[in-house]
Amino acid sequence: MARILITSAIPYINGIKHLGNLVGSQLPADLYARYCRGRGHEVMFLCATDEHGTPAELAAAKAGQPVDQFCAEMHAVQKGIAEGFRLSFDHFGRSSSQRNHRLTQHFAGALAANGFIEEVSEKQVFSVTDNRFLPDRYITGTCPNCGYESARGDQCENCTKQLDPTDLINPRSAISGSTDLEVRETTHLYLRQRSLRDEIAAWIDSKTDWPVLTTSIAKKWLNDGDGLQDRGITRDLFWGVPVKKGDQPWPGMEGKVFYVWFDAPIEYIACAAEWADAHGLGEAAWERWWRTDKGADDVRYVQFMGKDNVPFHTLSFPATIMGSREPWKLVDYIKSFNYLNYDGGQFSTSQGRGVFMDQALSILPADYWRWWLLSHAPENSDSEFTWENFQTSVNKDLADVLGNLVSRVTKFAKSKLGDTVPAGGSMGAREAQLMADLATGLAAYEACMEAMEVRKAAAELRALWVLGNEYLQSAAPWTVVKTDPDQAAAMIRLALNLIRVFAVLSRPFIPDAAAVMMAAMRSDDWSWPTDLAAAMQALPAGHGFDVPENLFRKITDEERADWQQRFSGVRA
RNA sequence: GGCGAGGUAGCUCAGCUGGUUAGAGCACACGACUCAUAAUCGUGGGGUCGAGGGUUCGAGUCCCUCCCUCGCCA
Repeated sequence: MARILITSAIPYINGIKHLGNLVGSQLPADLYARYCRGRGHEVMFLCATDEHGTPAELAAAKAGQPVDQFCAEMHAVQKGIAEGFRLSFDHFGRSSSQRNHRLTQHFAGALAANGFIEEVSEKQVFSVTDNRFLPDRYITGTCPNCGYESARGDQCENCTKQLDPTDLINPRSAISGSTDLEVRETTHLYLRQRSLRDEIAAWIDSKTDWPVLTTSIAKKWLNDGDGLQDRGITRDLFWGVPVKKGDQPWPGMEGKVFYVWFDAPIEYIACAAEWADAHGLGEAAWERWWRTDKGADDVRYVQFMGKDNVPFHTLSFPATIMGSREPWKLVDYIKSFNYLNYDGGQFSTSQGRGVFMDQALSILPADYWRWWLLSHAPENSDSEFTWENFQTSVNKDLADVLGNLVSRVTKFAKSKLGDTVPAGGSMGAREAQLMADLATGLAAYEACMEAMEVRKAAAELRALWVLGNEYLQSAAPWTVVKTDPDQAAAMIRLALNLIRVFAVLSRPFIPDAAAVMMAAMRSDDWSWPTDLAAAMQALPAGHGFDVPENLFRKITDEERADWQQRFSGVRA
């Protein structure tokens, strides 16, 4: 039994995420967490909301709420949706927690003590009307290069030229539209990543088993141009973790907060502390997951994220941990994902294009989405969601192959052989062949899950379900029962046991349907079928069972057409 | 522009360090079965592996050039 720490990239607070976000981090992380638990490992699966930064402030202002109240409400909303998707977090924390405040300040203090923090004075645009410094992208004006009138301060979207806010002609605040801007001097802290470059590079080089998507992005940032750059880790904002050096004031940094990208990954750690607090446990309970000097030596730490998050997880956060010179757990494996596109284009939060998590659940139960998303996870390249594909996958894989298998077995058993697992008959060559095929398929499934090969794991699982149908088709108990009821009983006994085993194996992908299958077999034995022969006899003759409602319904052509229409446009 | 990923059957995708007639699921055709959600099982048709060169006894798999798509550029 191993100990496995799993984190999913933490979703930003300012809205409900779409299916592309879900499949890129939280969902595969949940799949892996559930699988590891199923195998009997000790798992700590953490996620949280990422709550700081300008977008949160602006979203709160737009909603007419104080930012802390806005974040609290949105956190509750996201938590509810996560539960709706059956994401089995051990704790769903908040980056705005006091735990994270203290830990972020602690890391900054440690980094400063080790000489990895530099104070840099720089000029930034200040909006008098808004009474705040403006991030580059919140300043708009006319592009000096192409004349585009809505160019952002960091880059012109029209001609793609990278800009400095002071380059803009007629600059104005994107927040208020005010042109009452001035350039002011301000001091910020920089994390001296350049000093840690070689250390990080050596660490990355040692990770030869990581997905190429992960290492290629990391190496690009390490080696491109002038190499890894120092990074500003503070901002002139109101909403965030106040800058402190440990628990001491930081002279000259009054009124400033840490940059969201500095405190967000630290929340992975703080979240474990929040978990301990929520369960009335002491420091040791969470430190054994995170401190290698306090028990985390044997922990395997796996992170899940979309490719856009890779630089922060391979460089910035490790730099924070390494630079602290404290024995915090570094990530062992980073599973990264490409993007899921929507019906010929991108999912778009701003344009409301595609299906959002709350909408998805309002249409169909979580299992339908979980199955499609995981079996089409964008692992090797970007992949695409289409309603036609969704419809055929759900109908074929879930309703026809698995759902119908459960239905045909239980209904036949009940009508021809009684209300309990039937007795009599014996195992023959066909049954032995089935057991051999199941053992082979199970090994393949496990190998894919261990390797976090999500798509392939889904295909292997489906192949196992198919074995059940193949067996029934060739055994044909509906024919045998007419001449040799005992032999038909043996076949059905095997098939009913197969349903329970499938419940165990399928649970990481489709937890709700798995629960229905298990309940129908009147069992609560979720132990992994390491001993397959024994597992296939877990339900003895005479054991009661129920005929469940159909596990999955089919998506009709009318529904598909309706949804296709409904989600193509702009979300209200 | 630089960098990265990718272009394989109608669709979604597998194809590791180069090696027998290029695979899976769906879709399609035919057949079997009738327990089951008009479900299941079997068989089959279908691809000049983006284009063009090259290395090799042999390349989807390595090298070069070009075309196209997508992403990133703090």
